[in-house]
Amino acid sequence: MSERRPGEIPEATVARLAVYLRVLTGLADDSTVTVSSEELAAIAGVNSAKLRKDLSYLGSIGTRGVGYDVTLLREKIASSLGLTQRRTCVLVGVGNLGHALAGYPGFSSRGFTFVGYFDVDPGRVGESIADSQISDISELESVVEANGVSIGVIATPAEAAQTVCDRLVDAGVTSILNFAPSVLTVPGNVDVRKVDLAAELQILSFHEHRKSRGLGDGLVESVG
Amino acid sequence: MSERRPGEIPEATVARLAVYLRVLTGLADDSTVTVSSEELAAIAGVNSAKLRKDLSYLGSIGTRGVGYDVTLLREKIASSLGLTQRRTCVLVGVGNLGHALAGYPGFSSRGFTFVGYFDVDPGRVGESIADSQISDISELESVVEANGVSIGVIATPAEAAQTVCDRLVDAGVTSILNFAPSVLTVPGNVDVRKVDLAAELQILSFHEHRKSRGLGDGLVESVG
DNA sequence: AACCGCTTGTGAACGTAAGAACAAAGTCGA
DNA sequence: TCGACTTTGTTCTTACGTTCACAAGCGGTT
Ligand SMILES: NC(=O)c1ccc[n+]([C@@H]2O[C@H](COP(=O)([O-])OP(=O)(O)OC[C@H]3O[C@@H](n4cnc5c(N)ncnc54)[C@H](O)[C@@H]3O)[C@@H](O)[C@H]2O)c1
Ligand SMILES: NC(=O)c1ccc[n+]([C@@H]2O[C@H](COP(=O)([O-])OP(=O)(O)OC[C@H]3O[C@@H](n4cnc5c(N)ncnc54)[C@H](O)[C@@H]3O)[C@@H](O)[C@H]2O)c1
Repeated sequence: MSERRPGEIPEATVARLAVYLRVLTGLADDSTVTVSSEELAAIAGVNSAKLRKDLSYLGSIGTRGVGYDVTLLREKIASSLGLTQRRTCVLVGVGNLGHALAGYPGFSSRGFTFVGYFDVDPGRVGESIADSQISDISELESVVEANGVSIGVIATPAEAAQTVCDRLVDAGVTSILNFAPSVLTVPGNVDVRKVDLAAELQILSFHEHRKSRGLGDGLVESVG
Repeated sequence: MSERRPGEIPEATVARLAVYLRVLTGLADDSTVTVSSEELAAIAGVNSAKLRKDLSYLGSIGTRGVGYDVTLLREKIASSLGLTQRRTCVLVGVGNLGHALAGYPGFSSRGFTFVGYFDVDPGRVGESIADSQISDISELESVVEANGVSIGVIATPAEAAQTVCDRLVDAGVTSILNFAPSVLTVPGNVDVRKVDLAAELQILSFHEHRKSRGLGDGLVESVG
């Protein structure tokens, strides 16, 4: 039934490809030449069958009886993720979190170039940040358009997030990473991913709750 | 076939409950008394059938013909997520990102109390942070044990993450939120959630790539 | 007290994802 | 050149998640 067009990679697989890529970079740094699905899966913390299936969407890359060529696999994954070209990004909202993001070298090393940092607070505009400085939000559109920016990162308070998002989208941004705890509405051609840290803690809280309830129901049952 | 024990809430649902809770808090602040699944779903950005099914795992909470009582629903969700008791947390690694996390008031307001901030850098130990100060990592175990800490947040470099994780687990922590780009190995009773920001950008990159390829394949096809 | 309109809760259909298992396809040594 | 051995790529099965569609249930109205 479920024929998948070649080149159509499942969403769950895409998320894992990023992990494999990071692991492979580590292996390449250790001068590892080939790696088996079993080894790679162990390091990446996934099932080896799942890993092989994930990689099979990229074509037949491995060598039976041997494994995968680390360099080749890395290139294949990078190319599937569209990382052969550097992507330009902007960051809007350079507060606590924005400063941490702006100072993080891991984005640049993985192919993302931040061409602008924007804030509405006049007290922050002009401040040096990374190898650049904070611009006034009014310059957002011109920078986005001049650089063909495709990814916008939002780290403003929740109240401002939708407005900022609308401006980014109008200026031509087609992917948004949102750190504000708010649901963004965008046109169909725009992708949004959210990072909701409080929700992460709440999910952990749920499991804590479940674990302690299980203890009460199961182990203390013997009291009756 | 797929009988689900009462009280067994699917993982995907748990993640959304946190979102509903946030939305409901906003509605409660606006003094909204009742809300229909349609309205709530629209605000939360999900399908209304999915929302109703999610809520149905918590029992029969709504009133047919009317909707859900905002206050009651909020309490039900909070209780399902184990948020009736405040949870104690520690943060390990107070660098760029750690500072942002420590200064964020949204965790406390949602029921999470940070009882310790730890770093290995002697230059940072003693520094004031939030309403507390940074402790030396050597004090980790005693603080965790004294406070019955259940959640540990790791914001150290990747190299240190597994070691820190092991120490947290040995001290009794059973949930970990990991910001370092590394795969953590833990015993079966410990839950780990990871936040991988570079991966988020790479996933967006994938979709950018796909969109531009689609443009080439589909719309420019008319050149032939 | 009977009806009507509205909204929930859920069964059934569909789609996506995970995992076990194994045939196919390669390497390497003799 | 052949055979033993290793590991991939894929098929099949089972589990999980989403969406549709509608009967059941409730409040308000006459
Ligand atoms: N700091 C954290 O660890 C953390 C954790 C979880 C979620 N968040 C969320 O991330 C977002 C940012 O958090 P933060 O701690 O950095 O907050 P912050 O208040 O320190 O920073 C917000 C920044 O956005 C700027 N800003 C406000 N409106 C703007 C606009 N319209 N255009 C451009 N800039 C604007 C402000 O001037 C400020 O500099 C918030 O939505 C917060 O809820 C932060
Ligand atoms: N800053 C970001 O925006 C960002 C984005 C994505 C991922 N990350 C990841 O989050 C982690 C932290 O990032 P950062 O930018 O804050 O780095 P950072 O170098 O600024 O901070 C790391 C802190 O951890 C401390 N540390 C090191 N080893 C430790 C140990 N064994 N025990 C306790 N503390 C220790 C260091 O002293 C330092 O203060 C890194 O793994 C990074 O890859 C950060």
